[in-house]
Amino acid sequence: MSSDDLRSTRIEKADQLKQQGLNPYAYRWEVTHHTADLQTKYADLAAGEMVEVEVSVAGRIMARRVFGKLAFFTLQDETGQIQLYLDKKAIEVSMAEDAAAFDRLKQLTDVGDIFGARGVIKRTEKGELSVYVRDYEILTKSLLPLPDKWHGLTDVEKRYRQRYVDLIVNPDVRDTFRKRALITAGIRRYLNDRGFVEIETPVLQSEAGGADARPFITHHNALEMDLYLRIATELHLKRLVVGGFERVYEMGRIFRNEGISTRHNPEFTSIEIYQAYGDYLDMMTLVEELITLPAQEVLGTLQISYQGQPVDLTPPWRRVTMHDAVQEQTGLDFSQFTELDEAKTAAKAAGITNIDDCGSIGRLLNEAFEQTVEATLIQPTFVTDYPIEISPLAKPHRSKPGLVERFELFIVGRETANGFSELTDPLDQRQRFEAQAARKAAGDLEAHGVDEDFLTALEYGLPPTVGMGMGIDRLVMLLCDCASIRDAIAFPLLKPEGTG
RNA sequence: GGGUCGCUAGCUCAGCGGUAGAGCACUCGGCUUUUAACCGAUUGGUCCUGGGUUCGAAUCCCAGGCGACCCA
Repeated sequence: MSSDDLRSTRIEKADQLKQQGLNPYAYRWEVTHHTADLQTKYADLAAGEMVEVEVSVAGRIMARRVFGKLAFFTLQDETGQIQLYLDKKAIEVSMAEDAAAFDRLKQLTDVGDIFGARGVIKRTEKGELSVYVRDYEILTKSLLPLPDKWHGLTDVEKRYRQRYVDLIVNPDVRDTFRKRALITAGIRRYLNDRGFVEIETPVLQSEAGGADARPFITHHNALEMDLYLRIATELHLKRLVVGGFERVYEMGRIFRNEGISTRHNPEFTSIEIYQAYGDYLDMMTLVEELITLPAQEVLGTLQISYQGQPVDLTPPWRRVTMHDAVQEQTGLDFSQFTELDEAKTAAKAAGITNIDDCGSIGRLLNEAFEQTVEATLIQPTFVTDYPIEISPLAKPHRSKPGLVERFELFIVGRETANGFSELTDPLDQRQRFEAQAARKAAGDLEAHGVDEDFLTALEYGLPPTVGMGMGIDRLVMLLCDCASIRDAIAFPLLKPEGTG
């Protein structure tokens, strides 16, 4: 049967329900139990035993096995599944005023319908825990067939485009988003318990800043001006610290106008945290707890596996400077170099490529780091003390010239968090912004202009502060073993079908 | 941005130059212990789109769309 025929057959069934005086789109159903709770509570019930306790369940019919005078439905709710035992005699006794009650089950229900059932608990002779149904209602008539009950839905494109179908038939997907909610709730609880305040900052901004990324542009009609969607929450959260909030954070959506890949979605969720009177060493410890507490809570262990790779999240995590990490992999000690040409020659000899665009020893060091070190950092590792050129908002290192007090956390070879002692010197910050603006003027689409209001805020005085940003989607990927960021986002961005 | 692969029934897939196929789902009939229920019968197609080659294209060629993976 074609898709249209399948659909019209079901519309016809909905009409027949109406003719029987029933509403195929009901208003409510009193649910007393969820399937997982019943499965747990009656786990020890022996085959053939019945418990005279009335339960009422509701969910989607996932399978039907219909005989002449007996039917078994598999009912799925948010927590799991349970079998419905639908016996003609029992239903005819308890729904005596409704002569069509059993025939309706055979003729007018389909896999996919939302169904409410009341009855008692019985474990069948064959050992399947069931609700022995006394009365029922078809709550929502489904018009479209679900995917093959055995093979399910595997077409990845369809899974993302029609996530609701994916969620119905793939329990792992539901599990990921449930875990995601627990992880974000755990992070918020951890921070709230320690005096951090969550404050929401603007998504629409007249100048996008706080990161190197191209922004989305939108338009405000009444003001007749273009606005940018934020690429970071950093500059506004630091304004709040200037204003007197000593511990502040925001978990929210960020938008970056870049390509789509297994690790990039144009909109994603970040958390940024700012703590006054602390430095980057304090923040590394906080990050360890911020990740391991929810991980332990949600997964029950810190020994996890990502795409087959074992990862041990037990703190404390290794801390290594960028210089030392690069030296370990390449043998090159970048702190010895004083001339760029000398460093380039040595880097080239060590097999580093793409070095022509590196206009300073610091950028070259970063290039060498990305090429030789990043992929090797499988176990959680804080890389510290970054070149000042690639860290325009970070405070100069208190003892190492040319570096800043910054860390990045790497797990399974991926940058997972980024934090630094915040630059609090307004005049230094102005110079860094102006260097950015010069790059922007030279055509760098990821560079940004001078945020005068932010500089004004700094001139009123930002206390010594440490800040940190982390991608929530990537953390969920790690903890839920998702190969693609699309598996950690309920509705990832896809091109519309049939464009062009 | 480059490369490789994929797109055929509602779902999962086969077919790779000669009448468009299977399993499941659906429809009809039978069945009171099934759980991929079973037995029998039937039904179901823009073969991603558009060109081209050919007597003939789902199949070969070109262009495009969407997606997956890898690389940058």
